[in-house]
Amino acid sequence: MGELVRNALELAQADQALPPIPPIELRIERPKEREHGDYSCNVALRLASAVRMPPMEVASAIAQRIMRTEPIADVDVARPGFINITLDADWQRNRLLTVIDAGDQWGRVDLGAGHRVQVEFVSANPTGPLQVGNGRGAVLGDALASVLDAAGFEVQREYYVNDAGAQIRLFGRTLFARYQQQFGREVPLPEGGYQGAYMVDVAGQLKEESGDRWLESSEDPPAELSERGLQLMVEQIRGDLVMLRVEFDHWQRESTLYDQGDGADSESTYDIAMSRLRDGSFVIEKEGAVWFRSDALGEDKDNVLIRSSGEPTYFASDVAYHYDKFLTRGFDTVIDVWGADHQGHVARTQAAVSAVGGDGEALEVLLYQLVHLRRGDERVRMSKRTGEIVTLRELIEEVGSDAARFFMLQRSADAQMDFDLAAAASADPRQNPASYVKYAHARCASVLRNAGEAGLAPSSDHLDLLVEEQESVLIGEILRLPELVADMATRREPHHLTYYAQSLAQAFTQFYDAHRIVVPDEPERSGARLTLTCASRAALAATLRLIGVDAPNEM
RNA sequence: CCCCCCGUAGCUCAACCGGACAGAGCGACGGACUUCUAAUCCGUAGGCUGGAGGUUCGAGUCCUCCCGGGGGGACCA
Repeated sequence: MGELVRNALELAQADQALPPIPPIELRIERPKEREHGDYSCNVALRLASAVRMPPMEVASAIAQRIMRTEPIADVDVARPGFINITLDADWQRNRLLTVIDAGDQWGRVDLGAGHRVQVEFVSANPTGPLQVGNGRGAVLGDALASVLDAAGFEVQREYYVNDAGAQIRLFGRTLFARYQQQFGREVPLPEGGYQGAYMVDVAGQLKEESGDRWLESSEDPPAELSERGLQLMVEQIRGDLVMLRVEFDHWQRESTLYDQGDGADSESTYDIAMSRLRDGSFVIEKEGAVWFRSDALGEDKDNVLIRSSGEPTYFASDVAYHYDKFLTRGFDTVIDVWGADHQGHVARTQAAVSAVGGDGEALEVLLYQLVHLRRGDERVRMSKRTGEIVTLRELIEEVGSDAARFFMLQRSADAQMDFDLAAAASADPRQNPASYVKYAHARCASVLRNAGEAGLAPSSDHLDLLVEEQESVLIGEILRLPELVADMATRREPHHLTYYAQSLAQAFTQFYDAHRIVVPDEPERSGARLTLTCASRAALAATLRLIGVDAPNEM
């Protein structure tokens, strides 16, 4: 589409209808008003002052030269200077067959061209169960990955398991104490240890599995106990995420960054990354610690890599980890999905990527804001003390994974959100948009079943009978999914999916409400409308698949 | 003190990286069921887009300042 306008623009210059102008970025939009055509372009308005001509004249000079080939039925110029393009109705109707063919894969585009993208998300410390907020990151990351995949990128979903460092040692020591308590010993929890009851459960599980195996250990904590406890926590986290229909391609353990490898002189990823920083003169020693010279890369202050105790910071691990992502594993783009409370780490991590020899701009960080829970008008305080909802699992148990995903995805990442448990828990489509969309899909399926029983089937022979207002609106909605996918992938904004889903479902429901689809006396019209129903179902299924919500055939 | 995000209908939020008349859902009010699923649809009311300037053909969107809410600014993660 943009190509056509660009050609027309160049042609206009060649014809000397327009003076020579520098290249300009062309943007094609879908106008809000249907009277403005299927696509519109504002290039004439933006060019007008540069070429010193009235916008309307510029617009018509270009519009006249747009090729009236296949999909384009009409080009006209509107008021201030917009060029509006209308697609051929027959061409659009025939596209429905492509949609039906694609099924729930409808919407795929080849924007990514096999570009390798990693989306790393959740990555919560395995020292406790996932919280509600982690759910937002999970849904956001997963939907973004799905969108990128649909847009033709080669996507990997990764969870980074922080299984090294002080927090994990504390986890092990807490677990050891709980374990000993299982045998009736009076052992206090370590200072600042994990208070949660889940630690008691894990300890109980260890006792069941291995008996008193570590009871007399002189290690604190026993390495095996710690490791096994960690495995159990990771399994629990994985289970919570499966409930939310989020599955990862790869679980990357932090500790492997420190593995030396087999060869005598082989180095760990961490060692290599640190040498890279040293070689590039990005480190400085002061106050007994080793610092990353962020100021050399435009940051306002330096950051500690290795504490005076000799222990690497979390940031040092992150440097090694991102070295691994870019330089070892060779991703073209890495998208980290972080909570807004990590916002301060973005610039330094990007600087570190550049410092170890990668491209800092290829690391994108998607920050999402906090989630507040609400039940109707009442605010739900997420605290253990009040016994209210805290964990992701509790949330899913109350509202179900479909509503959880749909609601979490409804807001753009950089807006804080209120999650209304009452609305999400309702199966009533009037309260719950997720149900409304699912219901539309179920209704498509139901209509198609009834048609079969009435001896009617979808047919493409008389698609030209699809002339009603509701029919062309619906066709337009169905056909715009691929562009939406491309747009969401480019902007890293999967939340548009939920709005599209609702307007698509609404367009189908309005069509269904206004016209009978199955009319035995009119097999030709029925055939055409059933084709439209089939395509609607495919588009709904494709959208729900991207959101990660079930598309039921009956409700 | 500095940095980041947000402020849009009574409520929760959209608005395609400057476009055409700022849109949905819920809530409120009023209509439509001899049904292919009324779990739906239609209509009405509701807005100085926090405030003040600026940039330009054109601003919810960009710039400056102010107000308000949230999050950061550690040899914590």
